[in-house]
Amino acid sequence: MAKKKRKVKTQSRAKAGATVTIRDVARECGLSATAVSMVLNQAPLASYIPESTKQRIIHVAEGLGYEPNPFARALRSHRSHTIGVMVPDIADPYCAQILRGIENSFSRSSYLPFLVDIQNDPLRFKKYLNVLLGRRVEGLIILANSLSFETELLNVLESRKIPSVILGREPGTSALSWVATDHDSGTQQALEHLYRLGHRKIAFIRGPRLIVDSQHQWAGICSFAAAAGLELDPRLVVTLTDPFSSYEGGYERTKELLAFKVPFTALVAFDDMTAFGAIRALISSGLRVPQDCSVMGFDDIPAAAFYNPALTSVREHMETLASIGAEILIEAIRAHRKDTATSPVHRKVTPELIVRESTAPPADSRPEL
Amino acid sequence: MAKKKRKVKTQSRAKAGATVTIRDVARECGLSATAVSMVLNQAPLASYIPESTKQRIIHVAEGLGYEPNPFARALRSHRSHTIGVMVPDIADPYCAQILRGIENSFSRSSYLPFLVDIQNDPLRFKKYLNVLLGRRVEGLIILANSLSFETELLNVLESRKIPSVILGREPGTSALSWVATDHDSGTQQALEHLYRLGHRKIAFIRGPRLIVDSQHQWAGICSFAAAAGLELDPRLVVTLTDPFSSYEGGYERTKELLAFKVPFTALVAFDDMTAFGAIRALISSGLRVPQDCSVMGFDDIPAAAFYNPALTSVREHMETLASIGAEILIEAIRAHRKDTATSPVHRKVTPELIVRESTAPPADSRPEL
DNA sequence: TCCACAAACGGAATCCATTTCATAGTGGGG
DNA sequence: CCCCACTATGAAATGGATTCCGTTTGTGGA
Repeated sequence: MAKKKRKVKTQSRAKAGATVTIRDVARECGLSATAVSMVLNQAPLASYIPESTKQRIIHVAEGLGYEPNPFARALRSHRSHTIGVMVPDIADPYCAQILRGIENSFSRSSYLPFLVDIQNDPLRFKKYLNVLLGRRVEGLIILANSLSFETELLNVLESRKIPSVILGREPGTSALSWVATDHDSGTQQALEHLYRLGHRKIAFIRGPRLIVDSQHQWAGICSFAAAAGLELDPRLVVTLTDPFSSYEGGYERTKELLAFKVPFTALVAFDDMTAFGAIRALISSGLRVPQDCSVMGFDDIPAAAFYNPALTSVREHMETLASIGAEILIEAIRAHRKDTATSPVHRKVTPELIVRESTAPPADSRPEL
Repeated sequence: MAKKKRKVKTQSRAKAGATVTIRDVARECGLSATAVSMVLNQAPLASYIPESTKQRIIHVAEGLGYEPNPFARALRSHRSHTIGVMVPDIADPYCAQILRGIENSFSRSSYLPFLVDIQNDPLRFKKYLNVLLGRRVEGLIILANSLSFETELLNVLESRKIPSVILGREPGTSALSWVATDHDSGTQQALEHLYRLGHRKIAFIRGPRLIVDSQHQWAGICSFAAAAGLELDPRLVVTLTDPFSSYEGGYERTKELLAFKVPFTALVAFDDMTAFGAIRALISSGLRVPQDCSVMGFDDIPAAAFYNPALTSVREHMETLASIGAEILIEAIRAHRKDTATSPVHRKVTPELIVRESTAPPADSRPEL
């Protein structure tokens, strides 16, 4: 009789073409939903269920094309299997690489990220933070760049106790976890490269003051200069103002530098876009890169490799950054679920110098050996 | 008495610090969960509820910080308020712009997209399609480029009857909706620009044969040439082979063109990256762009604007593409929920010629007026 | 006075998987 | 022979909102 009933139900299901539930699987197996659930989720109790039964369940589930309803699951288990990823600007190549890293890290686990593009707008940040929390994400990865959401961000995240990681920047005072590039090291490598090529008169385009990075970078420059006995001519140091137009900024500042008539054989730009602008200015003034002036960028955005000339730059290992961040987040989520108190984790990733064509020994000197 | 009870319950809730449910709101209002649900969702039946009551409910809900549990909601209503977006390569600037368009379109509606990066890998496509369907997305936006997931894609999507839109490319035989750039028009505009500048000897780097676009482009070129009486010298036409290294390809092909010694005053590249490669080859052969040879790209990727020289290109309006796609999808989802049969929608968006510095009249002629 | 009908709500089923608690059988040690 | 520790499973509660059917109350018309 049980058999007959099962048959009937199965048929009616099939005819409806409707979704197959865990109960359908259970019925087809002649077992309870409990057993099916436990086996399919490899719950601890499933160890008591004989292998043959397990196989049968799995087989039937596949046969019926059973796909657990994520909402029912989330509702009961309080796990959304979802995380939130916030990026300041999706069009920024800087972001794109990180996203790839995140994707790859989470594709193995069962999490799927909700990606939101803040578009460098603090209002959107606030709005989407609420959207993501409303969607019950289990954790948050926040990609930082120039923006200063600092205080607000810190408060909301900390008070709500959402596991989260900041990527790319150290958020000042915060008690949150973060992973960032070790800009000091990058700067050191860059300067050392130019120094070894024989450059002594080096111009600098500093980043906008608002951006924390640019301060780190400058500190790194100063400390290397002091250690190596390199003299920094203040007339060869200019500063970007607008954080959102580094290409134009690089062009303008370089024109200014040239107008000063203080000679220099190399130029260190705040980032690759600035370097592109600088190269453009140099060339339009009749100078050749790198023969007359070497140019050095930072970030190694994809365009750097195929620029004309190909740009020497310092590569931040975004994907590494991202995977470390992902790991930290997963761990934080785990701890959070077990109600374990955890202290924030901080990591720095060392960048790598990529030498291309925009740097060469200065025309009037031989490189040291 | 009812009053007392309410008070007690409220307190106990508050102490628990737990999530506040619709029943808490109902209790606090002295109403049923039904009423609260209807008002908060602006359900049709809510029209029978007096304005004052509605306001009270809304007020109480806000006061308690009530946030509906999306899983309970989705479970009952069979609506996930979620869509899936698949992009072939998130690092591709082409994609980034579309994403922004999608974001903006959906930020007003209550949908939140799951974004997945296919990384140009058919296996990932299949995998993530299943992941997204497993997450019960209500619709799918698929950004196409070179890949040929054609058959498989078509089958799965059609058979499962998931509302979906293909963006960027017309998927051959399919009965699915799509929105694409009108490449014919773009090609026409580009050629007309060069023709009007006075160019008659024009070289072409065609795209890889596999890519559908490149065929459209070539067809557009031929038809314009025929109409304008422009002669196409077959010795000035080369073809890319590898679809994944257009920069290198552009460089190589251009070197070949130069080696033929057949003179030309302008070069039309398949896309911007190819154009970058071509420019590099021209310059390294001692030619100046645009004085000795004009170069024309397609796509107007962001780098085109700050390349050296800034590249004349044809801009596809990605954001427009995306918002049209989003609209179509939302409509399709609505129809799907009401079980209305709908026929696929197809749209073409006209691109725009962006004249920059890489094109100029040929040295030996005057432009027509 | 009674009824029909609209307005204003409420009860309970439902969605589906997870989880807690319970039960029944079985083999082994004391 | 009894009790315990497993083994193998099931029933029912749970999670939180939605939705299908009502039920109650008030009002105007016959």
